[in-house]
Amino acid sequence: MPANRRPRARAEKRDEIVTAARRLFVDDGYDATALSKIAAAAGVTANTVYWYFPDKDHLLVAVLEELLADALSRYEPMAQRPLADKIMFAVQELSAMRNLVDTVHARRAASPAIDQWHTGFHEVADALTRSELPPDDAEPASHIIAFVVEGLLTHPAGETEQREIIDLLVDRIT
Amino acid sequence: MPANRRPRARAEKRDEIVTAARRLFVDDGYDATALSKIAAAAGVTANTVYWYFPDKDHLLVAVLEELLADALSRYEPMAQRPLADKIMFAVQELSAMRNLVDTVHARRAASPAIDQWHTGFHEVADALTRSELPPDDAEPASHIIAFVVEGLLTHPAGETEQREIIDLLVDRIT
DNA sequence: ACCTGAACACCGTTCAAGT
DNA sequence: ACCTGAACACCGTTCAAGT
Repeated sequence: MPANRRPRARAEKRDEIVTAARRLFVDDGYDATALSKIAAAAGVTANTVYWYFPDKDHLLVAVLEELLADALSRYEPMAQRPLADKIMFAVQELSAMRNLVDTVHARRAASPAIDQWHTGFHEVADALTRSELPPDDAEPASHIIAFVVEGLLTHPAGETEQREIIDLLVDRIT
Repeated sequence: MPANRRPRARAEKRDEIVTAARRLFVDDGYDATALSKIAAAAGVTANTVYWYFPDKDHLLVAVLEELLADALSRYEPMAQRPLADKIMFAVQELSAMRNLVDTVHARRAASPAIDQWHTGFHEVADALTRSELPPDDAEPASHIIAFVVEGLLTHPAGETEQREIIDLLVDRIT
């Protein structure tokens, strides 16, 4: 029996696991989601997950990649809007990751895979803001924007308060 | 035998546990520190800790209170310096909490005690910055400062890069 | 009041065994 | 190649028992 008889089936099963993990991670958070729950939701046993992912952290990375890709795919219409709208959009779009931001930071030291995703994420974020910033301050300014976006994700505020913060930030920083 | 024969001894034992927990939490992080390690460092068994604290989260709160009190006690000489110096000082002083910032955010949903400490912390931080800010923007501006401080704690940068970010922030926001 | 040994329920992960 | 049942080492927490 050949090794790769149904490569399609493997990808599909993997997707089912990622989809289940995504829903549970986003809704309940990483720590509160036991691998056995994810496995049950995907119709397998807990240890089967290890045939598709080396560990729970790599499964989180797969989920983060999906979430980020989804957010970016919806970003295009924003390309022409002012920076404040882009940041507002980013905060709303990334709010699905809200429960996971702290987990990513917390597990960075323990998991090279998560550390790597985190670095890549900030590179993408940096690239998106930097082009809109005065070249002289682009470096520190882009960091400030990233910190505020993360802060707004971690400390959910009302819509108007959020706008106030972003408007002030963009007004002063650009 | 009276119930409170040696109230002093109880406080001392409690302190030993907090001191051990503080060192381990700061050095290794909350998740990586098993209660049994703390207990061993304090010369007791793991379950004995539960006679002094209702759970691991409350022990973390006790540690956070110590760290914050220490930082504030060193803050006085800063009172007359410019805002940028104060923020720089805050980041350096709170860097002992670096490993715990994400834990506090992550466990806020699960632990009312941690949530409460977190709220109090931001009230203190807000009060310290707000007086230095133009009253019109004080609310959003103080949030931006808090977000940048947290961002610098979570994403350690070089000393000069850090200064660049803080200087730009203070220059623009005040 | 204070502390312990033993147990409980749960976790991520490993492994030998099946197909 | 893919999946499982059973086990492992570990965790926070509880509890009956000692002093």
